[in-house]
Amino acid sequence: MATIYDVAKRAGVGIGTVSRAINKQPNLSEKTRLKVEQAIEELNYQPHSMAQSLARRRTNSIGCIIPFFTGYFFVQLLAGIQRKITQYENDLILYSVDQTNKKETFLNRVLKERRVDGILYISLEISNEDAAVFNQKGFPIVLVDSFHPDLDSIKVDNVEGAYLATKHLIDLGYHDIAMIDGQLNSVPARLRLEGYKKALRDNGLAFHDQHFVACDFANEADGFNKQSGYTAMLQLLDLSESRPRAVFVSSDIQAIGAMQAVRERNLRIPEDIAIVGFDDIELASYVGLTTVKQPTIEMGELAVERLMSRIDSLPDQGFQKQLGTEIVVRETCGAQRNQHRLAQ
Amino acid sequence: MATIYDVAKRAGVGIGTVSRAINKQPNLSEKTRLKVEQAIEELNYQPHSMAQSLARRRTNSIGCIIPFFTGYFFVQLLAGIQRKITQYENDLILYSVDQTNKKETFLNRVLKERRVDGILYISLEISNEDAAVFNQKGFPIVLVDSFHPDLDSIKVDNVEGAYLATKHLIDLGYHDIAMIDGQLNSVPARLRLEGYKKALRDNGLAFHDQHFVACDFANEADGFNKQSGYTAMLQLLDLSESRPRAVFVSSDIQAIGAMQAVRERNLRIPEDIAIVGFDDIELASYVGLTTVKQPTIEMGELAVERLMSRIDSLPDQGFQKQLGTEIVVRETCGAQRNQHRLAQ
DNA sequence: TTGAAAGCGCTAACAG
DNA sequence: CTGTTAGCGCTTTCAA
Repeated sequence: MATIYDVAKRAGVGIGTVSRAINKQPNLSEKTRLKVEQAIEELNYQPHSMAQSLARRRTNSIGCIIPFFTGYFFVQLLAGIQRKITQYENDLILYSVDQTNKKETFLNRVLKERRVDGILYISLEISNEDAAVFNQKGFPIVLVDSFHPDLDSIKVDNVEGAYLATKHLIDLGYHDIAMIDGQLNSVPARLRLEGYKKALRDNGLAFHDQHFVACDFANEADGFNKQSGYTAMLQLLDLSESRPRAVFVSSDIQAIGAMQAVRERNLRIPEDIAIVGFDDIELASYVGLTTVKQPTIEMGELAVERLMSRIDSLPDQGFQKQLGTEIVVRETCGAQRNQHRLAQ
Repeated sequence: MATIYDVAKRAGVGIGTVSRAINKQPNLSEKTRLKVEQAIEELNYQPHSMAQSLARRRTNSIGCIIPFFTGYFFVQLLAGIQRKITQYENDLILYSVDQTNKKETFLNRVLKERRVDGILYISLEISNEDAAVFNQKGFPIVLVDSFHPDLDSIKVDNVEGAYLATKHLIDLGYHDIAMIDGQLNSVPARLRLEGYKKALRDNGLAFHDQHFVACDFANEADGFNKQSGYTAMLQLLDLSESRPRAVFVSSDIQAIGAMQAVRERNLRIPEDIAIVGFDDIELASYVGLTTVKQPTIEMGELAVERLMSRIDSLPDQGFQKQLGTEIVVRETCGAQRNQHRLAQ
């Protein structure tokens, strides 16, 4: 495989000149540039990325630490991230963690092995200690769908989103509205709970413990999955007499599991029980799920842009963006009962 | 940041010794090993991966070239791949291509920049020229859900799967069975068409041009998506008189779009039109779609295993694995009409 | 066993 | 403008 020396020899110049040509530096006569380019062409030469990385102290790749992504939300996020990273001609290295402890491993590895120039930290909570380490080392990181006061972050306004969802149900006339949430150790889960409670409070409705179920069932990851939603809904349905007439579910995928539970109990949506989800994944439109839309792809793209500017310039100032949400009304909330037959 | 020199100095040994300790080489006295390990500990040292890569000529990361993955099939595949790669303590670099031409770019980059030790080439067709290049350079590659006679590959038996699906419909008594396929320039699409035709032929049924629609509508990627399925089904439904009573759809996600079209025309599934999909993505069970199951996760894992063994040992012999499929009978085919009310 | 030295292939000062 | 040289941080002979 041709090296920079081969090119230099063939072009009859020094390796420094070749390097300059490769990196499109300005101080090079047109003539030599041409010579070098031709030699490169003839030798079918391509710089060795690892050697470049070592010399430049730049890997040109960014790491993405993400919860084990079986979730559709992550797929969309990754789509946005991927696209943007490609635009920057960088590589995307995926680290998906399944258990909380492994997260630490990745962090450490990424930080000390210097495999990446920066990291996108997705939907995962970061400890104060870790945050401090990043800050102190000045290692570029941006949190996505997560938050820490000392780090860059971009996320949706979860409180607002949950508020919107709950309020929508309230406006529709429901007053016994339950909530199915993800695991409470997840940031978005806590925030959505907050929004839910706030909406209840603002409208003179009481929060009932039995009408709130956090999906922290054993070995079901972060609770944001179909199975958890199913289990949680069953639990709500088992309340029988005091069963809620509406429920705000903290993610679409859980909502879909929940809908399945409702159907199995031979109840109708929304007649017997109305449902509003969160995320607006592609699936939601198919099943007619009313939900809160987050600009997922855009979020991924923005995150990459921010990370990139942090990587090649000094950290200027904090960046903590919060994107707006909007409610997408479909059939499961009972708002358009007569417009479409429901998927049941 | 501590380097190997710092460690050596602190431990009072040469850098070669430190290197040996790091790499757990056998010829080292227990005493010095301990000394070195302690120094490493004290300095919180971690070898620089890029430097290692350069010296070792090994990146410890594998590249994954994948069609722009908005598809659920890819998510599952990636899940398997990711898991296995982590087990090998390697990194996964994701290259997702959207247009055919960009695929070439990635191939070239990967091959010549030597960013990865091997590549997983997913659901994409590879030209004879490219295949020859890989073979000649001995660059490790395994095709997943794709095939080339000269390269390692692992995929499902698409012909068999399509055959199974079609045969199932035939056994149910349907004789005018249409097919909705992906874009014909995709390998699986062509294979599935073959299986479909074979099943018809074997059962004395004729193939009708008008009952076959390949999703090569403008700007809809590879056709394996919901929108394409929707459009295709509409086309079939517009046949009115000669409308088929059953259709085999070449992917679940298309099938879901197709089902939507059927519902919008106020027709029932399976009473008016039966549907069988392909893939068995998670979604399929939710909508009650009868489909052909491929062992997606397993496929990803096997692919990584094979790639790894190709990377650290010489190419022994060809590896062209074909995994079996099975049909998962749910409601859309009309086989269990009375078991469950249909999602309609 | 272990240390020293020679790369791995490139970038980036530093002269000229 | 351009060639030379000294690293980047490690692995790996080669001697000792």
